Amino acid sequence: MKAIAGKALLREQPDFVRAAIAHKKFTCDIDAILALDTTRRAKITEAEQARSAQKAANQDMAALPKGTPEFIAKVQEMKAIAGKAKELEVVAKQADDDFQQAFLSIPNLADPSTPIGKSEDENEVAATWGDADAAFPHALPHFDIPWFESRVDFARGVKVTGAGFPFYVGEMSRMVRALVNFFLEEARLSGYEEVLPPLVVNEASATATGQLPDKEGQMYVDPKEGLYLIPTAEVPVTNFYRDEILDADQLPVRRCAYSPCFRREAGSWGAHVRGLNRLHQFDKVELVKWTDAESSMEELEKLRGDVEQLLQKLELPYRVLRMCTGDIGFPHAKQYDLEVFAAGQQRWLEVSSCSNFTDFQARRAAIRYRGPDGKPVTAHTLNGSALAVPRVLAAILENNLQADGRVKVPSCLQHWMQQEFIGVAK
RNA sequence: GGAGAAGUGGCUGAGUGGCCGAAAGCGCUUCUUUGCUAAAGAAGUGAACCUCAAAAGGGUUCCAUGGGUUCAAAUCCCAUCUUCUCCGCCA
Repeated sequence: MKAIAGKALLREQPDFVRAAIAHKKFTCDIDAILALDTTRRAKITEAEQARSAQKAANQDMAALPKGTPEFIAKVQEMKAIAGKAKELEVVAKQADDDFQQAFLSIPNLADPSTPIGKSEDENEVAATWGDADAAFPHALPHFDIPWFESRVDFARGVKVTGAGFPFYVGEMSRMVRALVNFFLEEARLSGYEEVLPPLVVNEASATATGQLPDKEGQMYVDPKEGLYLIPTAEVPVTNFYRDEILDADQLPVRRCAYSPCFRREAGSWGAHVRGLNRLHQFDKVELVKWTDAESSMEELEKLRGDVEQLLQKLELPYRVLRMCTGDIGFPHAKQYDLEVFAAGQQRWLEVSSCSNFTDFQARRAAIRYRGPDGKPVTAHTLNGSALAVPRVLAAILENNLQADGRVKVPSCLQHWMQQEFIGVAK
């Protein structure tokens, strides 16, 4: 079923595409796009024939001695031919642009292994780890811990920048750094090569990974330079190989990257997003993979396993959701969300999303590899958070709160923290 | 930020209006030959799109990007981007 993709799939199996899209939460008019494709092809053929005729006439032209009567007569004739060809080319270009733009509005199709469903209520729990029902006798919502605001200073963040840009102070700043180090080191040991990406990207990059044209409202923009603050390291890291053809034997490529992430999250502020639950700027380590067209689903499972390892070492109870067709994103074919249990808030907090985009991003980004016959084949891209710092930190604070009011530092972070507890004893 | 120079295929590098998708060399692939990984010879070797049931074949486009001049542009003009040199500034 996956043998054909992109334009060919649309042309040859429009009903299949239509049905597949109906399961996702996006709509697009397949018939209109097919009509644009038909027009586009007809116009291109017309224009190419005109140009071909012009080139043939041009050959004769080139053979004539300049300035002769024949030459001058020929110039007049050629003017008409060239004008006609140019006109047809303008039409063809327009038809092609119209189609390409419409084509970008088609979401990626869900993989058959993605459960069909309309909303988040139909996501499946693929796995759970740890005991969320265990007694956490001392747990509090992290924002209610008495010393919390002295170590994550929201008020000063508001003064200096605005809501959602806290200062992490002292040992909390070190906790962030410890988590980032832990995540990066684990990723390295799992075979991901570390990169430190640019934190701003251009329009082409944001388009390739799917942030544009849809979600520009979610990014901070510098309109003067046409640059965007990255909402995730996925954007610069995936674009690393944009417009390139890779060797098949270098796949899969696995990369990890730490970066701050900037999200405007316009309109989504309120009572449910207190404390570290949702911020405009946060730290995250991202895993990105480029694979061939055959092994991406297998690599997604490995990716998910790599992320699960982190939560297990942190000893945080979590669950893995297999997101249903109605809840996965526009560019996604398959997606797992990993949620940790925050015992103080008695809530599951999403700390990672592991996704297979199949060839969706790679097609936009023109990331390819040489197939067995030497021809370029569109690659597959995947990514997953490993992990988003603030919510992991929130869960650690809540779940590890001790009777004396301090928080126990997970043993896997000891190496970087060099202390067993943080916070102030009662 | 100011002043200059330059951007050609995987790389080096010819090409200043039509015979140039583009010489040559390198690299790569296949074949031939010599008793080893080396050398020599032969052929081949970019991408996108259109056409075609598919393959073959045919066609169009692409010489940083976008416009323009012209019957005709890698070649002329304009803008932008990038790189290099010098100056300024700065971690």
